[in-house]
Amino acid sequence: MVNERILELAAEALKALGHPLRLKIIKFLQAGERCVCEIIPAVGAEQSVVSKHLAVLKQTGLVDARKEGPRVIYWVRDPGVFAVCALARELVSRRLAELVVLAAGFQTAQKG
Amino acid sequence: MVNERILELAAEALKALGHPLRLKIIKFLQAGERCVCEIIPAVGAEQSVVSKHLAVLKQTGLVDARKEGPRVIYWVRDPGVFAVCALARELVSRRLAELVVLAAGFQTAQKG
DNA sequence: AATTTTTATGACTATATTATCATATGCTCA
DNA sequence: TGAGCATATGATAATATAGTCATAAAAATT
Repeated sequence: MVNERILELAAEALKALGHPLRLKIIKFLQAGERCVCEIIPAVGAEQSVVSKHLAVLKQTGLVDARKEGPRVIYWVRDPGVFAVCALARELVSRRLAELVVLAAGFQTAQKG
Repeated sequence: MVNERILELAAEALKALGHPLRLKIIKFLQAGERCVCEIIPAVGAEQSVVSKHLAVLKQTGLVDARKEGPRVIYWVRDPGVFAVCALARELVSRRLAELVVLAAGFQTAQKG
């Protein structure tokens, strides 16, 4: 079925986003296309590491790249990628907020 | 920084969603909480496999579970999870649609 | 009490992912 | 042409993931 294939591709995309450094790269690219030499200091990782993570993102079709002289410029193909990342961040932020509330309640209970 | 931690948690959540079977499970749970014995036939995988994937989803905090007699009922903790999955599916659907258009153009070019 | 049902888990294997380090490739400029 | 910069890639090792099969544990049934 087609839905089965879409599920697989969606899982592949989510998996590709499922790494802190790759999320960081995507976030940096939200400001617009950037060359690797800008991405490396922005995410604070080694050149070869960044290069490989970029390769993962490209293979998955989340980003694309073009050569420009000696540099390579990467960009996110579909703004929907940012939306997925934003929702994921909101999701965990909500969970963290819940935990804070729980912890506060626990402290109150301990004191009282 | 807190943002760093949120990024890590977001990556963890996305990674947990980044498996076809887990996406399938989440999708099935969109209709409401379900016991494992319902999930197994719904996703068409072996019992131990489903159990382990449920454990992954639970450890990541995406689902929760309670015992009810001999059964265990699972549910998705935050509807935001469905939103993330839906966006991911839309993302890859858009890409597939583009490919179809490209392929059609290619065929036309070949014929003409 | 013995059996069955439901779910989880442990051992094991195969494969995938990631980081590190070294090196290759391609481009620019002197 | 040669040096230097920007990027990719290959080898390697450590760790993680996923599936299979067997078994454990808890609850229900007979």
